[in-house]
Amino acid sequence: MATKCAHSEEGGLHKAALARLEASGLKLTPVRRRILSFLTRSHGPFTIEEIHEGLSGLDCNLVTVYRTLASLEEAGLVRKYEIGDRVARFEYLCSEHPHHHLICTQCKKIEVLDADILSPVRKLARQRGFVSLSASVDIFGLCEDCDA
Amino acid sequence: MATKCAHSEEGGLHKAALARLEASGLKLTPVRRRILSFLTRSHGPFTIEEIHEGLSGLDCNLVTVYRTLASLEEAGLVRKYEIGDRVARFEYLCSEHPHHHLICTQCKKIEVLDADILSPVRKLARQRGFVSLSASVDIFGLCEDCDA
DNA sequence: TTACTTGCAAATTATTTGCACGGCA
DNA sequence: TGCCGTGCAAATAATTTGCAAGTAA
Repeated sequence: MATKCAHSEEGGLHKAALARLEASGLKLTPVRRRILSFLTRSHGPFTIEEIHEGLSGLDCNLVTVYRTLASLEEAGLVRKYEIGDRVARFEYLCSEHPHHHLICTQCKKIEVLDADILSPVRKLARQRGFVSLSASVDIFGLCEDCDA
Repeated sequence: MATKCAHSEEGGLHKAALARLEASGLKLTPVRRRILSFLTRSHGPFTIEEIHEGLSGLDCNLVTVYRTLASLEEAGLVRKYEIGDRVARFEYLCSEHPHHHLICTQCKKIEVLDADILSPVRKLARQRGFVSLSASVDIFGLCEDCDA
């Protein structure tokens, strides 16, 4: 289910993330290191809970995960999604990897769809005066398992 | 800010909505009548709070609005969105009116973008085994006012 | 050192649920 | 009449905040 970023090998992605973190003025703490490592290693949106559990070995308060993700989002390293169940999900932003999401409305599984169909819409948006655009295409439906 | 459905005049849209409501087995109560009237009159996603306030004159409990919207969603007359601020928004579903959303990340204003760029992605999704698809394209950015 | 981070506990906020009453079919 | 819809109060659950202690630069 986890999808790698096709354009960098994992370690490189993590190193780049740390560099971006430092460049944004945030301190390099163990928690941030581990969270970024988790997010760059396993691509795809994860809940706070999942990220927290993914920090194997590192004992870290749940609140800290919330705050860390908020900082990372503000720094532009991470993107927040809400897919309709009131639980926020976060994904590492890798500009070289345009993709969309295929969301099962029943089991909440999220698959990544490698495609970029947004260029025309971005253009329309700019014509309407919108700037600093980031966009998401989310396809909701039932996955094969849940449809059975 | 409110955008009309280009394919029906307002009264007709409301009548069609009532017919759909009845067809789904739900009773025609004053609250549901008014909520559907509000949603078909002013197109675009609204929060529960906004819908509640939009029921001018009709005294109705907030919880009832929650439950009504839940019923309407289940009946397929209404679609629920979450745009990242943990507040659900609802929009009347009019199948003849494919469109997307332009969301200002600062003031949360939502503009409607008449366009349909989803056909190719729907096809990809079906190839992956997803069925009962519904999709949304959301463009996040700063609107002209907030960018100033 | 010094401001930024973190942990813990408590507060907040949107949303949901239980139960009793009232109204549509 | 009988089930569905509604109001009211209380419960949930995710997320946020205050404050004191710890740590990276």
